[in-house]
This record gives sequence, structure tokens and C-alpha cells, in this order.
Amino acid sequence: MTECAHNGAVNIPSPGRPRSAGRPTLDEVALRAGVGRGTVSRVVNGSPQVSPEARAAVRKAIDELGYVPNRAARALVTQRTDSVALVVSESEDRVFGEPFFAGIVRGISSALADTQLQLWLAMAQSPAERERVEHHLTNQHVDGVMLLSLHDADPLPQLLERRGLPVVLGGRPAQMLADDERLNFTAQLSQLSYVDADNEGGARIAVGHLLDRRRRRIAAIAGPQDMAVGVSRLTGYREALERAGLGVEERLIAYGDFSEASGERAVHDLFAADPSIDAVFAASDLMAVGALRALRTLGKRVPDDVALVGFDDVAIARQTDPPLTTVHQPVEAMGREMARLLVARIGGAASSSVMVETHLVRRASA
Amino acid sequence: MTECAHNGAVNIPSPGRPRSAGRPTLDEVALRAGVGRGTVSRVVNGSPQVSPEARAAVRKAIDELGYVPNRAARALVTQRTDSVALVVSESEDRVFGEPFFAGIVRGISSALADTQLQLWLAMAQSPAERERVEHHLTNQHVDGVMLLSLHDADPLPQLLERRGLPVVLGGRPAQMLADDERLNFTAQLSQLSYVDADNEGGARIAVGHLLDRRRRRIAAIAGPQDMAVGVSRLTGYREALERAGLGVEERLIAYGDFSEASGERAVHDLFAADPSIDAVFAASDLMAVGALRALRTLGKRVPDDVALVGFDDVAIARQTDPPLTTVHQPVEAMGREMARLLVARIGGAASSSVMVETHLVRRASA
DNA sequence: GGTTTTCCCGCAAACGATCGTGGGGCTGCG
DNA sequence: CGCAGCCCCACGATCGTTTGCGGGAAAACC
Repeated sequence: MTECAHNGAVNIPSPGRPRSAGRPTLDEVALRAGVGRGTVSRVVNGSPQVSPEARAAVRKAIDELGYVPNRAARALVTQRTDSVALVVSESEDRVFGEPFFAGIVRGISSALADTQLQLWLAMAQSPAERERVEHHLTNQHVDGVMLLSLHDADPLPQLLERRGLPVVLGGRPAQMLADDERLNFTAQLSQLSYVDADNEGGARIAVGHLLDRRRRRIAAIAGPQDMAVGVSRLTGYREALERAGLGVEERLIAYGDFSEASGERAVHDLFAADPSIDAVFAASDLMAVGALRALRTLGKRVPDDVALVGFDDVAIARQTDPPLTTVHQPVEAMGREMARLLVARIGGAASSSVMVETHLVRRASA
Repeated sequence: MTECAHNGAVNIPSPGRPRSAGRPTLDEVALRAGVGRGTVSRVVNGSPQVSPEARAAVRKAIDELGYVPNRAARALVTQRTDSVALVVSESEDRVFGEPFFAGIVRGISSALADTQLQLWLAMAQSPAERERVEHHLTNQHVDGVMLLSLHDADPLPQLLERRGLPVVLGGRPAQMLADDERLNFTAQLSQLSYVDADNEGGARIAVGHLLDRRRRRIAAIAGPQDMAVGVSRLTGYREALERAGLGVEERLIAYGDFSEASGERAVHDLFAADPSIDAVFAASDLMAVGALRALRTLGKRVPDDVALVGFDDVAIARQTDPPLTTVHQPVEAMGREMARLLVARIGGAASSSVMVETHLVRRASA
């Protein structure tokens, strides 16, 4: 009842007797094996500095007691968790719906396969989710983070880096494309690691292909302009036209959100504004599929009346009617590169970035 | 250069001066705010037992220093991590390809929205991945686990429960359907929480519907028999036929893996074995879609020559030609229930299970 | 056989939080 | 003016590891 009795009973475990309650700890194992805590730790971590007999005794004690090391305690001293996070700023539907994410994850997994690192995937779209993820990330819950699908001037990467967490971006941050007025800011940005496909080049090639096919009224279905990938594919479209000496007409540009439905809508809008269109460049295959459907509704033959080029080279692009000419980006390789960069940064390497090439896949739609 | 100098510089911080290296700790904040560690902790955790002035001073010190609490240290003493895991024993392609998983995740997220709990998703198919996940799970990396898509007699759930980790299963463990000879084992199993749809009932309804339509040569495309969901849907098919006084012909049963391709193959096999088939029950919509394609190839009209019923009511079922009659299972609700059960168990509640209802969605294919 | 080297291994100090206990200062009442 | 009561807050033990240091025993060398 008194504090002393209480303290005596609970706070000071009698040294000779292992506590049976709860999961076993290092020194219960040590006690049973007749060695010190340090030795058990060394056995668990595979240090060579321990005699065969001691090792055997410890191993025996470990599985008699069913001992499992406590990650929190270990992380506290080693400052590592042996796990990394992939955070996607999109809704579940989009993450699971678009094949892009599957490819990235596959690439990351394969690169992480021969590592101790465990990959944890989180989706964070709503502000509440984002804040929660941020809280879990800012402290030592993972050793590094890969960020996918950033919108606008998302402050998350800089925030995390400032906290000392290695960050690798999938797709370059939108701000890096914007005006360089805030030098200070962009200087900070250039410290960030990212992996990106050559979206601008890919779009140039796609539109160039349409130009080669003698198309002159080339419309674009652009992606969201708050993401770098949306902006640079549109830039590539503009550049290709300008290099060919053609002007860019704003009414030949419609904006979608990479979804099939938005591609369908865009085509209707485009043709309502200008029926003379003879080619369409869609900034994603999903939008191209929607466009295809809309074109059929409008009675346009593809590619005879209207040629169509997509972007991404997702699996369904092969199965549309007609099969879709599109720009291939090596998604899985991008995932692998992201993981590779992150592992390097966790290992102390300086931040660096990777740009992967894109190329045209010629099928029947153009 | 020498080890001593090194130790002296790094290991023994001079007590009066806050270390500027690394991230700030609780007592650096305390020092700067002129209060004790405990007070800072109370402010961070929102305890009311602290005066407004002290609170203000602490807050000021916190954001001047950019203090962020260390999760590992906190977890070590609280025994909580405020995060839960969803582990799926499937390949990335399947997880991202099948709409089922998206629905489950959506349900879980929505149930977790008003919680502190952060959801982390992991995929573990290969033995190496499984072992790694197991290691990360077995101690204090998460407060609870949801397991999806278990195959065979997977020992993982029992293992985790034995380690004291709350586990909730999506779909009931395959063994619970098997013979009850190993009572000991099944007794242990019944301790597990799970959420499952009434797959048997759903299959009975589906086949019953075909019988109502005067079909008598009803074939089945079954799912993998190492998963409970595969077994029970087949059981439902058998029961429906038996209740109608019809025998079950084994050659009218083909086995797939829930994928579109396997459904296509199955139909070819079935019709090769018995051309008199006038209806097909597919244990998943994806397989039904494959079946649809195969039937078209064979020149069979649906539903006139062959009626078809699927299972799952995925989104594409609405858009096939003809639209697919199928059995609806409330996937999102299942996810919500899983999360709800897990939260309850983490809160100390006893293990319990939930069965959700299925119902037929009549469209044009039957 | 003595001395040096080589191994092992126990000891104890961190790591950075939480939380119970007790003390000090202020208020209020007699 | 004195004492009881109540807030606040400082203190320190504790969670379960890792890891450097040093000691002691065995082995190797002359």
C-alpha cells in the first residue's frame, strides 16, 4: 500500500527470477543462457565475436523463450528502422486504377529485394491524411521516403529533407519548371533527388510523328497543369509545332486529368471548337482511350480521318481498336532507379537525379 | 583524430550548452524553455496540467528549435506506434489489377479516417518478402495487422497472434473449411478475427438463378482451391445443384486463378469436354469477362445459347457486352469492418468475426 | 615458465521519450 | 497570521536495445 512497498514490488524486479509476464527481453534471454546482455545482442546481430558454445546457448534460450527483439528499442539506439515508405498523393482509386503505379511499385520492390529494407506504401490525398502521413514520416518511422505524384508547389519534400529524412521524388517537382525568380527556393529544390522520364522529348517525338504523317491540324489533350508531367508534355507539344514552323492555337488544346472520361470529354470539346482537326496528341494513354471512344461517337475513322498518339504505353494500349501508337516510358526502370537512389542517399551519398529516356511505339492509330 | 578525442567530442555533451548537432531532443527544448522535460512532454501530448505561460514558452522553444518527437523513444515506453499494416500475399500486378483490393483499401481508409492510426500497405508474395514482412511485423513496428488473400494453411496469422499482435483476416482462413480432425489447430483458428462475405450463399443464389432460367447443363469456372474464397464459391455451386436434385459432374468444373486469361482458357476446356453446356457460373467477374470473350470466339450467343453469371460485381461488369449478371459483395464495407475489428482488438476487445451478405445483380448475361 | 597477444564476454552508459511521485508556491479560509 | 489544499512542475526511474571499454582466461611465442 505504501509507496515503498509498491516500488519494491513493481519497480525492482528480483534479480534472480525472470519476469514471466509480457514478451521476453534481452536480459531474460541472457539470464537463461548464462551470459551477459551484450553477448545475446551480438548473437542476434550475427557478430563473429562470440564463441560457438555461447552462441549455441543463446540460440537455445532464444527459441525456448520465443524471444523477438524489440524494434523500437533497437531503432532508438541505431537510429535506423530498416524500412522505407512510398507515399502517393492520390486517391485509392487512382493508385489502384492506373497501371503506372503498379509498375513503379514493381520496380521498387525488385530493387529492394536484395536489401533489408521493407517497403511500406501509403496513400495520402485529403489534407487530414497528408498531415497524418507527415507526422509519421517526420520522426524515425522510416529511413527514407519516395514521393509520387506531387501536385503544385508541395512543401512536403523540402520539409522532410530539412528534418534529415532522405527523399526521392518520382517525377520532378512542379516548381522546377516554373520561373526561376525565387532563386533561393529553386536552389533548395535542386538539392532534391528525383527520377523523371523525358516527357518533353517524348511529346516532341509523338507530335513529330504526327507531323511526319502530314497532319497539320494537331490538337492536344493536356494533363493537369499542376503537375510537372502535365506541364512538360504540353511543352513538348508546343515545341514540336514551333520547330516545324507551325503556330500553336490555344483552342486546339484541351485539358484533362489523365482519366479516360476526361479524354472523351476533351475530344468533344475540341471538335466542337474546330472540326478541321486531323490529329490528336493525348498526354496519357487513358485519355487516348477516351478520345478513341469519342472519335468513334463522332464518326471519325482512326487513323484515316484523325490520327491519335498517346503517352505511357500502358497494357491496354495494345488492345484498343485500332492499337494505340504511343510513347513508351520505362516505368519499372523508373521505380528501380528511385529505390536505388534512395538506398544510396540513406547510405550517405549526396543527392542526385536520373532522367530516363522515352521512345515512340508505332502501332495503328497514327 | 584519436578515439578518445572523438569520444570526448561526441559522447559527452557539455551539460550547460545544447548540442546543435542532430535533431533537438526533449531536454534541449526543456532547457531553452526553462522548464523540465516532463512539462515539455505534457505540452506535446496536450495534457491540461500545464500553465498557459509554460505552455507558450514550450511552444516557442519547440518551433524555434524545430523539435519533432522521436517515435522510437515514444514507442519504447508507450508500447504503441499508432500505425497498422495491411499485408497482401499477392504480387503487385494482382494487387493493383484487381479492383477488389482497391475497394478494401478504400473501406479501411475511411474507417481509419477519424483515428490516429496510419495505414501502411505491404505486398508479400515471394518467400523472401514474406519473411521480411514477418520480421518487421513481429515486433513493435505496427500496433495491428490486417491480412488479405491468405493461401493454404498459412501460419502467419497464428504466429503473429502468438507474438501478441492483433490480427484481422480478410476472408476466412482456408483451414477453417477443411476437416476438423486437428481440433487443436482449428480451436486456435477460431480465435482469429476475420471478415468474410457469404461466398457460399452468393454462389448458391447465382446458380439458383441459372436454374430458374431453365438451364440444366451448368458449368463452373472455380477459383483457386488453396483459398477459402475459391473453395466456398465452388461449394455453393455444388450445393445449389444438389438441392435442385441435379448431380454434379466433375467435367463441368474447370479451375482458374481468378484472372481473365484463366477464364478464357476454362471455357475452351469446358466446351471441348462437353458442348451441351447451356450456362456458366464463373467464380469471379474477371474470369467471367474472359469466359465472355471465349464464348464469342466459339460462336455462342450470351445469354441465348449460354447464360453467364459472375461474382464480385466489379466496375467493368457493367460495361461488358452484354452487361454481366453477377453476385455483389460489399467490398468497401468489408474493408471498413476489418478496420473496425482491428481497432477494437487493439483497444483490448476480444476477437470476433463478421460475415457480410451478398446479393444477385441482374443484368443481361443470364 | 613468463610475457605478450588474442579472444570472449560482462559491464554500464547512452538513445529519447513517458509518467508517477513529491515538493514548492500560491490561494483561501478561519 | 497560520494552516490546509490545490496547482504546477521538476526529478528520476524506466522502456529494451547497442556498443565501447576493459578485464580475465587461454593460447602462442621465445
